[in-house]
Amino acid sequence: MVGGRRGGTGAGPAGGRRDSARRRGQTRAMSDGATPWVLHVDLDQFIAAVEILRRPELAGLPVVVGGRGDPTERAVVATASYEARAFGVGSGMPMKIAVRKVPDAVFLPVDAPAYEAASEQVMAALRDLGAVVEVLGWDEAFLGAVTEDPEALARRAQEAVLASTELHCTVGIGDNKVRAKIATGFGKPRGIFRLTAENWFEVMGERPTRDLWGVGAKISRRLADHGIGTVAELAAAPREALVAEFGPRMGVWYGELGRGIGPAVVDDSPWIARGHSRETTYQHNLTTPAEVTAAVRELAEQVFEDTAREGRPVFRVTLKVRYAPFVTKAIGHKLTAPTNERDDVVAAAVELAGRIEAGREIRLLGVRAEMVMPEEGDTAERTPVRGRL
DNA sequence: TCTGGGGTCCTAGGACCC
DNA sequence: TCTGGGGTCCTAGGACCC
Repeated sequence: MVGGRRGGTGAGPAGGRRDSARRRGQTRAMSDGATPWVLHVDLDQFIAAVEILRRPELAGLPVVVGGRGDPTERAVVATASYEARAFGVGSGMPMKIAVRKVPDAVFLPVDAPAYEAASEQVMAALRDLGAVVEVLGWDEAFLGAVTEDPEALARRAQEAVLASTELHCTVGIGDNKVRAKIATGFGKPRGIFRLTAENWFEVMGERPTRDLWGVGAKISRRLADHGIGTVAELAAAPREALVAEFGPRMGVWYGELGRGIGPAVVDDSPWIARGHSRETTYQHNLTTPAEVTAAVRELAEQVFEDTAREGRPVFRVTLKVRYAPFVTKAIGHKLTAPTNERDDVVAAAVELAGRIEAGREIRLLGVRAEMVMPEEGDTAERTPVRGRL
């Protein structure tokens, strides 16, 4: 319902698309001395802001959006307003915890269509600026532009978004995507911040590796086990040590991240989904095989609808099972042949369900279908906006 | 303190082939 | 009866992001 990201720019070295033939955009050679810049535009408390726009009486109140709006249910916070954040509520936090922290908050259900509509307006306003726009999600985009005054462009972006949607945003300016994205955090809210090779170590050097885009809790812990706690220490770490610990791609990538190095090409080509999935966390755990089969069948039918809309055949089906309390397993297989048939997709999922451990409490089921990628040269026009927080 | 839903990419290890 | 080296494909699982 909520979420989804496009591209892997933040989570891997591939930068989302390895399909270099699709890369275009801000690659023109410049002769007049102007420099190519990457701007990262990030809406401030986007979901909460959209809700407050249509209910002005909520302005200034702690607002928490998540799940079906019932803080007693199994769900997490999608976005909290700044007033709620002051009490320690943040994205990803269980709603049950949020309500304990701010019992008086206004709890609202997630309304994805409303955020999608607002997002489209935001992106349209950004495209009107004339820069290359790469959409990252509902509330985020990279802008690529050659200019002598990136701050002026950033201000124009903020003004355009505000004029079109009444929403405020922060802009990070960088000499690549990694630095632009991280810069945004220093500009919040409503500000502008520039992060380049020049001030990278001054700004980031002493900060924990966790502050890097693409380093999460697990990786930062593994780095710490090697005596690498800060960004500067990561930058100085021997490449071989990182490769030995994280593999040839991720190891190299983390080293570059420490130095603030990353892709700088902003790409506005249409997004092509690799697959679709549906998952549900059950308010009461499933126990019997009949319940499980029925649930898998329902999810598989929804996933089939999603892939059928894309028009490309499914070649792999994967089941995700979360056993209580919180252990996740994946079960999957490649189909004997790619298929466009609902019955094939559903049957594959139901067959996989037979491999779920019997007699265990199941709190979540997910079905994912991966689709055959289009041939080179296909023009699969589709909205590049994927759901996300 | 209890942990959603939608995505992407990478790695380890087994199976299989030459 | 003990067992190579290299390659590819596949599944399972991990990590990250919004």
